[in-house]
Amino acid sequence: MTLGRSAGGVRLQDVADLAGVSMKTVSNVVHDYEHVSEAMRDKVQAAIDALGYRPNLTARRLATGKTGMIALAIPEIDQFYFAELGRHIGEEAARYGYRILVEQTLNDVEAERAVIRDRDEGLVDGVIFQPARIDTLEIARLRPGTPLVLLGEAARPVNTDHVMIDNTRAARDGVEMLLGRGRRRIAFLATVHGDITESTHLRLLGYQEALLAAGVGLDAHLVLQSEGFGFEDGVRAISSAIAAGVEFDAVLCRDDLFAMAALRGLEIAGRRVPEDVAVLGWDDTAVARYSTPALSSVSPDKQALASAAFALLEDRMQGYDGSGRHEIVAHSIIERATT
Amino acid sequence: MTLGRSAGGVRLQDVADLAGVSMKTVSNVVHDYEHVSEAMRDKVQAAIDALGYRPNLTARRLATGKTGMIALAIPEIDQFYFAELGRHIGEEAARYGYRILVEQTLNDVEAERAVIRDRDEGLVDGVIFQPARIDTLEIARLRPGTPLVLLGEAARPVNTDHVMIDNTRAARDGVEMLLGRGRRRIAFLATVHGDITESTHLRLLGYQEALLAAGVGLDAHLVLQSEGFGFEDGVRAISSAIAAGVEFDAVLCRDDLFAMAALRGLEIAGRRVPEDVAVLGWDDTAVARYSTPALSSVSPDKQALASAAFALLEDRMQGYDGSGRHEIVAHSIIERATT
DNA sequence: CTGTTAGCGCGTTCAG
DNA sequence: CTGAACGCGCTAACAG
Repeated sequence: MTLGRSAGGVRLQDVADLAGVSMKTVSNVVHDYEHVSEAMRDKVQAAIDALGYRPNLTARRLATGKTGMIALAIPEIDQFYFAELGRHIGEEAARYGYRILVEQTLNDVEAERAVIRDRDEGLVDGVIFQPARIDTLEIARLRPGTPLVLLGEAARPVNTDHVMIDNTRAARDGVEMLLGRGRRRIAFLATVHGDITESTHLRLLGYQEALLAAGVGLDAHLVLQSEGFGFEDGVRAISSAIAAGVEFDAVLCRDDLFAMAALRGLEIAGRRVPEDVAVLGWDDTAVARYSTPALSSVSPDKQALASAAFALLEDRMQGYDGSGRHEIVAHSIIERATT
Repeated sequence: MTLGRSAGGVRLQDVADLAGVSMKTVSNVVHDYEHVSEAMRDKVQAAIDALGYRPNLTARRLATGKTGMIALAIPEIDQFYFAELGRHIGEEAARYGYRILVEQTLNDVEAERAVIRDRDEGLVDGVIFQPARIDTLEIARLRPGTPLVLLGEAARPVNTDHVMIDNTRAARDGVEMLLGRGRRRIAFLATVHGDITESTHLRLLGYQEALLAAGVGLDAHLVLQSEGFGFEDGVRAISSAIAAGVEFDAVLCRDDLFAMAALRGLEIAGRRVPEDVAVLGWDDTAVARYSTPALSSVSPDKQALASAAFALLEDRMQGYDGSGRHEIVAHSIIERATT
């Protein structure tokens, strides 16, 4: 078995032999080095074509120390938000000439630690990581290795770059929109049992700020509680609130999935959307457009998020080694049929 | 700049020096080689921990010829079906100890050709590829390099492995279910202008077979036409059929997206689902569960698909070099609220 | 049970 | 403008 040979099994040396030149010369034409005579270039190119030579990327990597790959570490690729983020990051990567290695952490602490560990194995040139379980402090404590950019809420300022939207502000904007439409009893769906991330809290905070600023009192009953992150959990949360007699005329949801759950729960309870209850989702994923009625949603600028993350990462890969930067990307409220 | 050194910058040799042993011994403990004395193992492990040694995977690759990565080439990671497939493939990969490199072809011919080309660069040990644009014949013509498994419909038997569901049979099953529920005027949403893949045709074929077998005549007007693959295209297709006075009491959709579009179009037209019209989606993606009413859908066993693909690939990576194998995975009809 | 050594394929000095 | 030689870090024969 010819270990280490790429599929073609053709090496630089083979091309050099056929063309009757040295490896360096072949390398020169492969890399479009300027100072190569026309005749030489043609001869070498002919040999390359004849043999179907493809440079072995692994060898090139070992020699250059650059892998041309960046890791995207996210909880689950099949969650709408992450899938869309993945798409944008992938496109951005293609633009910069990088490939994307997707690591699904599946909300597992060990898998998240492994992501950090991978940085030290020279597997990738950089990593874009949205942590869900491990503390940002733990990340900061680890030996600084390959460039890293964090996505989502950094619990506290850390010594690594990260990009996010202003969750509190976005929640406030969402609630203000709802208030502007005349809604007064706005529920929040939902705080999730065992949620250790910061984002729900930040959103809840913005929700409360907007209500207070508008002189609408807070009602603890309007902050719904969910046992988990799943669709069914969301449905149960809103259904039991309704069953318990909680009255509301709007629901701000922590993500589009819960918004879909709200739609379902309201349908079951015979409430009309948006006549009786307005529903505002979060993330503005594709499902918001496809749902009937089409879902209004708080929309983080995912494209901007992806390009900001990549720009930060690229900067570090180019050698920047300063302290952690903190980037906030824009959001907007997309109104569709549910508000 | 210390090119090629992994982030830690500590090499096998460094560990060996510190522990006062040879590289081979260090290598042995790194690989959990059995015949190493306890004392030696502890001493080496201590050195590894002290230095924070991490093996450089690129170097290992060059030496072994195995990259430990497989490429998943799909059109768009943010399409529900592919995102879910990605998740399963990723889990399967983790089980086998491989990492997944995601290549989005974005339905671009050149990007698809590049996927095939990458095989020859030793970038990955194998590729799982769902082509959307290039002909399977073109794939077959290319030099056989790294193991390849195709997903989806292979237009004709080719000399590479592939796994798919029986589209025709699944469509027949779907229509039979609808017939069993008393529906007689079943529409198909939709044939798409410019679609070069085989799958819609196969599904349409099954649809027709079931209708004929049941003695229900075919009506060309019931085969709807769409200008494109998008949600809006689907809505337009069904809306114009309704506007044109086409009568139907059920719709078999080519994917869940079109099923969502059908729900929207029917809502606009004031038709009730499922009372007036039953809707059957395809792919059974998450959106089917989240939609209200919850969508019935033809459900390919994605888990089985992923594991079959991986098994085939693994087999080839282990050296199998026979002719192309053709695997069919199960499907089922999941009934929810729209039928 | 442990040490030595020759590659893996390419990039890149440094001479010519 | 071209060629020879060494190194990237690790693996796996082959000795010992």
